[in-house]
Amino acid sequence: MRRLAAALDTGAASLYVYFRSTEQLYAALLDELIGEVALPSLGAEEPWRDRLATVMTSYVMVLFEFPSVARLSVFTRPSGPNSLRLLEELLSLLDEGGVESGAAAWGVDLLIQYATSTAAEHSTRNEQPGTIDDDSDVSRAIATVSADTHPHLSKLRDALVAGEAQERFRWGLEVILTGIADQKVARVPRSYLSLLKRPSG
Amino acid sequence: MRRLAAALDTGAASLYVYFRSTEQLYAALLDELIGEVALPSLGAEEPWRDRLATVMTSYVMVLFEFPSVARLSVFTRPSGPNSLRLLEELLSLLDEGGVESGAAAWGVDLLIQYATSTAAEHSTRNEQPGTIDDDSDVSRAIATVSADTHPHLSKLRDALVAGEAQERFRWGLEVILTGIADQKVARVPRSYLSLLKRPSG
DNA sequence: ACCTGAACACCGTTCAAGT
DNA sequence: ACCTGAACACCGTTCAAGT
Repeated sequence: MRRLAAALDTGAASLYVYFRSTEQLYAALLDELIGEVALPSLGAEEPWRDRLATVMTSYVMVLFEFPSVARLSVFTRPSGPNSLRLLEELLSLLDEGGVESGAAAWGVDLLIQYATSTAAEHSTRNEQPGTIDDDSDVSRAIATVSADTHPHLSKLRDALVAGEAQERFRWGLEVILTGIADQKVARVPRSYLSLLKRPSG
Repeated sequence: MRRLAAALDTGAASLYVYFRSTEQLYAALLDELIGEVALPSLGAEEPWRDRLATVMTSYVMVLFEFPSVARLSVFTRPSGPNSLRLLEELLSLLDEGGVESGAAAWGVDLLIQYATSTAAEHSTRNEQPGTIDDDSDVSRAIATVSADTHPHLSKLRDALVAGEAQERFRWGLEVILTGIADQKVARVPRSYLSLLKRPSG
């Protein structure tokens, strides 16, 4: 807030004339950034899945450029005009892919959550200087695990940390799209719902 | 930091004897919380998917109790003993479900990311008093959208905001499990990977 | 060796006072 | 009416000084 104000040659208090809080300022920034996301569906030659992947990838890349916005995007659902345009685009692509409308409605939410949390997670890794390198921490922990106590973890030692971030993002995207396209998951058996009831207190 | 120190009847500086930074303290707290997650696989009567759902649901619920830890869990991959036990458990359940080992290795990461970002997102909604109510913001934005400019969004108006948080979480879990179990997505066509290359600068 | 009071360098937000 | 300097109430972290 203070740094931004300084960059604009004014005091921090002046920003409160235009935004009620830091959170709202970031929400506005986020929507502005989403305006930069590539929406390639007009020149529609590639299959819908590829175009959807392009949109999602572009979203993550745009957030990468502004780590502080990326970090807050996990907590703030944007509702500005550019965000609505992105939602419309994703729904249109899922529709083109023959995804049932109920699954598409809940699916876009899942897709946005996936892109957003991916961007947030990686934003910390790169930019924050004092940050612990989680990756190497986790790798080390997995490497030293015993086959007796953790047989699966030990067996999949290498597979767990294999692949580039990009490749894994794309893989997760395929997982989600495959799941969304699957009709069976559109309904959840009633009996499972009770599992998620929050305990009082 | 200062509040925690006060609660322990000491100065904030004393905490730095045990933890190098706030982030490390939270990482330790997170692993401790993960120790509270229910791992029901020993009494194995229910199908593996249901038991996996129980573990995931328990994870989210445990994080709900400590919103500040939940908020940081998106950025910190825990590598403590309890986290490794949770990973082992999830891998064991996926194995029991016949999921190919490569898919399971990447799948657990996706599952943790899903649980974590869900907990983080909802943690802000409930606890932070000054926070904007995103849900109603988004609902209002969607409600006022024009059918001309946003046909899909307009058509799916109700479906987009339908359902309880619990139901949607469970649905997303089914989506991910279905996708992971699907063999086709285990390999990503090489050509798509170039899409995710980060631009220099 | 282990702990900590006090200081340092920051935050976001408010509000009375200025133009 | 619109803007802002200064103050308020916080942070995390460091380090010299204490036991």
